[in-house]
Amino acid sequence: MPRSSEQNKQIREKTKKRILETARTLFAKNGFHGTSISEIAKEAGISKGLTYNYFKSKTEIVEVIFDEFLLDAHNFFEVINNYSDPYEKLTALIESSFDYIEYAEDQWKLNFSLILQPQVMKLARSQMIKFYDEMLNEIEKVFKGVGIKNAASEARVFGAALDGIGMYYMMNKENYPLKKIKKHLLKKYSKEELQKTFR
Amino acid sequence: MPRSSEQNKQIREKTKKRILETARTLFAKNGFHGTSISEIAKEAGISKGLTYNYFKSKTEIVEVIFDEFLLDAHNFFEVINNYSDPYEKLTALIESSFDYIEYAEDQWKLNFSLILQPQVMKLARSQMIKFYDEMLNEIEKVFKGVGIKNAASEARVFGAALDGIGMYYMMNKENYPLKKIKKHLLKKYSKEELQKTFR
Amino acid sequence: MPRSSEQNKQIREKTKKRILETARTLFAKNGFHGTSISEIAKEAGISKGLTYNYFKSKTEIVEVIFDEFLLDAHNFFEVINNYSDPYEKLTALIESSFDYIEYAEDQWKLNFSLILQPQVMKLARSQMIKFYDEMLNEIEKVFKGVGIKNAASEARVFGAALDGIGMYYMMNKENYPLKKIKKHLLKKYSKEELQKTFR
Amino acid sequence: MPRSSEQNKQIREKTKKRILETARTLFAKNGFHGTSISEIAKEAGISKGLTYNYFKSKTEIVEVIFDEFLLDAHNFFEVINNYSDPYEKLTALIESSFDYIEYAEDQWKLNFSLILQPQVMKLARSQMIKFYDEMLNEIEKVFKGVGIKNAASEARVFGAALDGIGMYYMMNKENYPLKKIKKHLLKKYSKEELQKTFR
DNA sequence: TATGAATGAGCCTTCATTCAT
DNA sequence: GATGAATGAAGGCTCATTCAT
Repeated sequence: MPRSSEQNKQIREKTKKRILETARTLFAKNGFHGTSISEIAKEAGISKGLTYNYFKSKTEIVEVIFDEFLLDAHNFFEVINNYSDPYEKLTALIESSFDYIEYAEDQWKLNFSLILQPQVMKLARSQMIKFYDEMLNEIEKVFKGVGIKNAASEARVFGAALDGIGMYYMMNKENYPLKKIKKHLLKKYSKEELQKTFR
Repeated sequence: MPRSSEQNKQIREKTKKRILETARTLFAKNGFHGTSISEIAKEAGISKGLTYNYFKSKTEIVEVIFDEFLLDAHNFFEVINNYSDPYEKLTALIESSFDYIEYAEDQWKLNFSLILQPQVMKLARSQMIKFYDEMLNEIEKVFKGVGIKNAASEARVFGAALDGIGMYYMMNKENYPLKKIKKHLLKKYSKEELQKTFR
Repeated sequence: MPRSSEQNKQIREKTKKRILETARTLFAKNGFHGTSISEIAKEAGISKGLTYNYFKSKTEIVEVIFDEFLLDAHNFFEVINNYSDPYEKLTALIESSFDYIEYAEDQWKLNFSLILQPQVMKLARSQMIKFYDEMLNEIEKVFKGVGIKNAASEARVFGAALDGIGMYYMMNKENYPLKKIKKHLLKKYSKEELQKTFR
Repeated sequence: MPRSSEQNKQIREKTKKRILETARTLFAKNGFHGTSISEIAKEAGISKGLTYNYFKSKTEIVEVIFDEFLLDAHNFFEVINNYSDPYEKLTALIESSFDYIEYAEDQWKLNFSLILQPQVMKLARSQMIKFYDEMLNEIEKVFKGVGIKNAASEARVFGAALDGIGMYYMMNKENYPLKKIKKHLLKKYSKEELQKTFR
């Protein structure tokens, strides 16, 4: 008697998830071209062939991973928009950003690899651009809301800083004072400080 | 008549340089693993075999390229130190940074690839860390010199912003307002503005 | 309530038949090596695994298909032998041959593939040789019966022509004048014509 | 010092030829899908990788082989057209055909495999059709020239017979009376016999 | 110095077959 | 009887590297 379709679904979901997680980590670490399907399969504890029961190509794996990121990104905006107070929005934004650097490190690295090598996944670039545009718009609105001048340029510099921080952190995780910087920014962009500056 | 040893030396240097330049461009574009020696050789107009007359492996090529960058970086510090006035230093620093993004785009991309994938070149990481440490120290000193508070953290955020800007620029060169941002930062960190803020 | 063994038997036979028909078509179209078990199973509307419940290997499938052909071939001889008049036999033979080309195209193609690539199914070759020997003997007898000289060689040429026609037809089904050729041969080898020539 | 370009050319030609010959034999024996590049390389005494220095894909190999056949076919027509006497033409045609079966057995088998599986090489089919059309036209003209009635249909049957003979021969080379059949046909279609029949 | 033929390891992918359910 | 997840060998192809010249 065959497995019930429910059983199969569970097996598939579990295995698929394991492949995706392993792949994300390895792609992040060694890049797309630097990661082999053998490696992914071995690390995920399955046979090489099985990978192709779940994804029709190595490229599809990276695409699915990226799609998952886009979902995440979408959620991020929803979270931010839960706040109506611009000061709270700003705080949430900074917190999310630092959290993402720390807790979704692999995805973060992978995203930047994809930015640097758009050949790997053509669509990633345009979707990434779209994501950053929305992000910067959001920041700009918030900046305007809290009275920061030159909000457009400042938002760009601010966004760049957040990602630059991610980069520095990736370079030297053990020693980078991520918490300290986070605290610094949270204070600098707190209601209290901002009102002091722009009163 | 055989070539004089002087001629040979010149030929060697010219060929070596061409290989390095080609490799840098291709590594930047397609990544280390995404670039083949054949491609480099063909693009450089030489035979595959000859490449191994100049470099003992593909890895060595990237190492030499990185070494050249380090030399460049060294020069950068010298340039900055030509100025004694911290305001001038700061301006020079911003200008250099934006210039580098624009005019050494390939090297810039390659560097970030190496940061994201330290496996490709083990040594790069530590040297990169060292470079950034010096850089951030320099900025910190300058920041202190111009009276910025929390100079250590601010320097880190500032440095991160400069690199983040580079990243955004790479992602969307056609549309990124690099000049505008540059102008914005030059103004924001100009003597006039800084003295206004910190008077 | 479990199925009765009679029901099971019927299911088995139906499924087996569907597998064989699907396989024959696909083998004919894409060759033995060019056809996968997955493809056969999918096309037959069953699971991959079930195929192995009916046949112990891909090779066995082609063997069973070929065995069925041999049965068919045996029937062919019986049909021919229903006629006692050699002229009628000859007509029946030509008609059968053309019918087979047209209505058992897949089997026809498969047979010729097996002739060209005996490695796929070792036994096919000897059985095919046997079949053709009997066929040519039959033709030879008929030719003798209608007074054709050099019956042995003529039979071989005639048999070859019939198969050659099949080949040409397969090459260019839309344009090949199969009906016209059939008519031509039926006339050429009709009692009337043969008696005219050999009177 | 590098090899002279003449030396390289010779090496390339020799190796390429060896690959093509090996491939033709193996394709003929086991079919396109049943032959691996490894096998070809091993049989040709070279490494797998080197094959790709000469052909960019397995498909290209079969295409080049087929192109060589087309050249041969072209030559065939030239040879036939050297004769002006239709009787001589007919004799030459029969002789060439039997020679080809015997001495270009591999190519013969490969051609028929390609006819049976047009998927392998799309172009083969149309070119083969063209070749056979020309061939049958040629035969038809000759048949008309020697006074055979229903020349169009007879030419088709005759051509089919020649290929059918090839098929039979391939099936059972040791026992097939190729020479005898050849002699039979040469006599049957000799000037003497034809004039006897159609006088 | 320079070439490009040659190698062999390794990559992505397919597929016949097995097996737990 | 039936399913489809899983395996492992093999296939097509690429590529860093070597070597004869």
